Amino acid sequence: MKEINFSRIEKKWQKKWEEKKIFEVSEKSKKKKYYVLDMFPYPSGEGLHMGHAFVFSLGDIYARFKRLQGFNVLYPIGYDSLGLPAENAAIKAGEHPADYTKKSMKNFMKQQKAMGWSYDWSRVLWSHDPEFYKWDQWIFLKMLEKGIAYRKKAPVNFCEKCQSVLANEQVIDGKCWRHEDCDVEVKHLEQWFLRITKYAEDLLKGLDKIDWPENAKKRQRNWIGRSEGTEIDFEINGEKWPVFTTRPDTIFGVTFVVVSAQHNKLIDLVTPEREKEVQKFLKKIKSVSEKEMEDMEKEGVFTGSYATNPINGKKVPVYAGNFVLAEYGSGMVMAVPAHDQRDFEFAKKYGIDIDVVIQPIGENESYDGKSMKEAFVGYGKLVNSEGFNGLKSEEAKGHITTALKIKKLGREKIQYKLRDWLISRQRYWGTPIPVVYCDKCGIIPVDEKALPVELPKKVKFGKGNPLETNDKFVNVKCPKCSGKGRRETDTMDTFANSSWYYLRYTDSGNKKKIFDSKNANYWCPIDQYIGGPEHITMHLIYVRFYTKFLKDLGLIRFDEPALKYFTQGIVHASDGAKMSKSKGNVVEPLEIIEKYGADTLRLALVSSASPDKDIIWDEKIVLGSNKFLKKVYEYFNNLKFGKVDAKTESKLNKTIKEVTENVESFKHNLAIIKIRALFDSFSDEGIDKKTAEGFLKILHIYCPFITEELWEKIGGKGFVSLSDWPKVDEKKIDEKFEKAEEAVEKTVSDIMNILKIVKEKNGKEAERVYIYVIPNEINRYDSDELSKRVGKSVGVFAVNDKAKIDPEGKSKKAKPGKPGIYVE
RNA sequence: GCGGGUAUGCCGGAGCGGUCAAACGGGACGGACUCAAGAUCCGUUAGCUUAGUGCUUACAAAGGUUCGAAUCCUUUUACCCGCACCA
Repeated sequence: MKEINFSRIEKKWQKKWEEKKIFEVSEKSKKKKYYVLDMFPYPSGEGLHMGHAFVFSLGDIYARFKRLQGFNVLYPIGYDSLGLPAENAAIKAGEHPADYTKKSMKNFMKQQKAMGWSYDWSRVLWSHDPEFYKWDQWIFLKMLEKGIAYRKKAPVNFCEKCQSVLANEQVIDGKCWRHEDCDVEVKHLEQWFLRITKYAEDLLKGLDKIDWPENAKKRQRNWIGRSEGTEIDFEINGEKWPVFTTRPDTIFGVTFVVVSAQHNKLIDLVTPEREKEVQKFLKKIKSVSEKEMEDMEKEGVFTGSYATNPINGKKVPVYAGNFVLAEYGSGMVMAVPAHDQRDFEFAKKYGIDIDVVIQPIGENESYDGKSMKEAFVGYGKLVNSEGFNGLKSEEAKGHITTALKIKKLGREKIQYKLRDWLISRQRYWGTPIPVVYCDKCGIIPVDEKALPVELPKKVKFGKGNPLETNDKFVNVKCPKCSGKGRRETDTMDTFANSSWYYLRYTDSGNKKKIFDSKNANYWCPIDQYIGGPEHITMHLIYVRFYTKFLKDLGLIRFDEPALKYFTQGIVHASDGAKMSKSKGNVVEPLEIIEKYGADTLRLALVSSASPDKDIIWDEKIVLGSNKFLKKVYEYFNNLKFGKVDAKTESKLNKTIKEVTENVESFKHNLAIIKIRALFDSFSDEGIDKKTAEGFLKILHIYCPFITEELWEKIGGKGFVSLSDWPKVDEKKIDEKFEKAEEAVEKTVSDIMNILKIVKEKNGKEAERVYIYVIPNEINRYDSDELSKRVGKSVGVFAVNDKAKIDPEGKSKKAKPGKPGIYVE
């Protein structure tokens, strides 16, 4: 077989598509819209990796599919070019992030075109463009106005390597999400936050109306972490201190109260005589990282104060403890050692009373605080709880809450695990936060008209935030009083950009507005979003939050960004580990393209397994795809149109039907098997034009280059890229052809079996084969084909053929669908 | 600790109550073609048995539901992933 010059074909069609701008779309189309989106990539200097090749191919396949189905498909691309990774990479390369990013993007574009992805390049955007991040700043100002953005001092996660604070979502196992070897430290700093918690309930409820994988929804629900409980006021030194509990039924068992060691009002609780002890304890805690904290034993120190239990007036000691989160609930808990394992351990350690107030129902055993080995955390019957004795836990919760409500010392409360989003980063390569600090006026937002606050190019990289090294940037007039002001030098978390970029695509050139609502409402929400599992609790929470906020602003009509979401698997290296440069196991898409062609790579990536599963890269997976495409090319290249035959028509229609369903549900592995089977059934005598076109169309979504080339070759009109998805003609699907085919297969295997047995018996091979077929099935069996399959000369006779050769009368064994066989 | 997932033949991987010794690809083996190699084509690839048949053992392990299980349920084991002192 002649080598096929894939590279020539690819370049040719890349150029044609680009020249004719065939993937550019407009809102004016009469077709129904469809918005397909892959998450926009961070343009790393290393170019595309296999994971990119995989996800974006999935997006492109789907976009092409919908386009052929007659939708007005928006399939845009952009670059998440702002952010820490770019800054760090640039510093390492000794370049300015702006230059570095520009180069990286160029490289990315080249490779993306090489992959054949059908983007509307006219809408391309990059987040380091001031015309883009201007709107980041604009949204921020709106959030400030609405009280969604705010500043507070809080214990925050700090990564030494990033030299910056991190969001809660960016801390993984106590480590920085970018630096697996860097423990995150807890620091107390004043920072900017976005009040995502205000949308906690909406974020939870919205999940019910979107078509996302159940797993993704569960993880988000888990992350939002709604729990219903009671907020109870404990009085300490004449002041009310609320605590949150999901177990108000255990309130009579409270023997102490613990306030978080990170609580900002902790000092108010400490009595003078305990101050030294408490300070010692705090110092000890401070020196441990968050990671170590997790493995640490529960520890605490008595503050010297006592809290009054509102239900019975009992006074209990107040401790400061390392196991209470300052950021959850009120940063303080009521401790019931008999019925909570952490409280139990703490009480044991410090010799605090353990009062049992719940006894299990239906068990002989009853608990006693002194002899307990661990806390009884289950539900049961109340004891030692005054008027509530005998109630079941479930009932008692309500009754006790009501009793507290009457005293105005308690109330029902819904608590979420979700924290407000910390967006300040002490780094250069991000969207500047548009505020100015003025000694007189305080925190003053930059005027909308003065946006964007541009990142100055001249900064010095080194220790600390590079932005502070540019005096012109830092020292500005106060927008309010025109006095001396100091500009905020923190920049925004990179996830701010990705939280609304999908909207900008709908009107990317707009210089006056963030986007035209008409355009956004036309294209959005995204019909099919595609991305990795790692984004479920970061980007996908944030983008939903921004969408809800922008809806509240009245800019858009919908409150969920993506109706459908597909999570693709991760591409692992051949050693099973993640592909990474340091491990030296990276395979670059470009290498494979050069060797086998882009179509081969695209086909291979989605046919090796179901795309929602992780795949282990192995060059072998490319081999089969490559062979197949060569055969296809060869076949069509030499194709002379033949006649339509009912069998092929049936097969074609059936294949189209099945492939359509498979593509719709991202089961490309199965779709491709069917496409291959269809091809295998094509006769050497050629196929008719309609069949040829149908085949090329369905293959096209996977292999756009070669199919364009062959489309042209067989005289197709225009581009296949802009043709139409073949319609299924159910009437043409006839199962009898399948049955006939199966019968032939069975006959072949029967013959092979007999040949084998005969060889074993006689010690030598038979030379000829005769089969005897029921007369009306005679057309199913072709002598030449059978001979080829079996590797022997096969004679085909009808059972009633007088001239048949049948020395052993085997023709009598023939049945419908099962010919008699004789070998000699 | 909580939550999610996965376990299939030499390998990757379909299958999700009967039509399953199990799609498809890769590998291996045998054959055709060739002077030869490659490519291509055909076949074989659990075991025994048999002129195209039948049987046995099989889908991590053990139980169960069912007329019937790779497929459903329970328990166990192993691996992967997410969350994690959330009161």
